[in-house]
Amino acid sequence: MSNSKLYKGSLNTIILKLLNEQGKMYGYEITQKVKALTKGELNITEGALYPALHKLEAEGLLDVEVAKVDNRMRKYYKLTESGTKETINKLEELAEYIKTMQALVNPKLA
Amino acid sequence: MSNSKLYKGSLNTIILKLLNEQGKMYGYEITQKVKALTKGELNITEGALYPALHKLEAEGLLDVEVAKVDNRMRKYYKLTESGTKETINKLEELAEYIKTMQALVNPKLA
DNA sequence: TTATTATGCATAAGAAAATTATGTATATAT
DNA sequence: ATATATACATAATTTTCTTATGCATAATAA
Repeated sequence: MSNSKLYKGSLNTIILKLLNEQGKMYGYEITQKVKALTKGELNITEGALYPALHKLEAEGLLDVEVAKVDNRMRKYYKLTESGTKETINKLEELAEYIKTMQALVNPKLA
Repeated sequence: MSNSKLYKGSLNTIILKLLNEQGKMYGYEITQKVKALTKGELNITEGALYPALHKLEAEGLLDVEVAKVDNRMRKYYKLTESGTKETINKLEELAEYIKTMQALVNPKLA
């Protein structure tokens, strides 16, 4: 994912936010989108992504729709209603995390 | 540590930065300092902290000094030279992480 | 034309980092 | 006397990730 361990725990937030923004996406598309948006800094591995998608689906945050394009399978994911709510939560948590870490790391500005 | 999973992977950064700032600290003191600086938002658990301190020491990033105050043991930790270098790295990684996540979450501002 | 790269899914074994639950011990406040 | 605060430690378990596979089709390069 990255040499930095800080990304641990961020994958669900990234997935949910992208789906919230893009409407629906399939797994491989998510990896490419993340690579592009971060200019190569962040590479989501398949071993992390697919289990995460399955878990979010099992939790009822995502819906799946299978499609066949150019004779290849794609599984499109989109947010459920509770997935949309959870996206809001995750983004708030991210903002809070950043604020808290800045308070720890740069106490004069906090 | 927090209801948010985002803090996973941030503990070493927090420890190193506090020691860099405070000179030397003991474990319990670190938990209290973090609680105070984050206004209760972040509570470092002992099960996470002590193994982390031992690992940083084993890696040569921290030096230990045992003291007895009021008949109670304290283990003061301070940065070694390579610990100071690693602190710089960790802080750069944190800045990079925040930048990258903002690019993902708020692409218009990135 | 054959090998590699890209696209697209999936899972299993192992490592890393945390949580949760204990355990020991002293000091202080109720 | 009991609970809370101070101060350390570790073990079992869980979560999340990496690394290594595996299958399959399409496109490109040698």
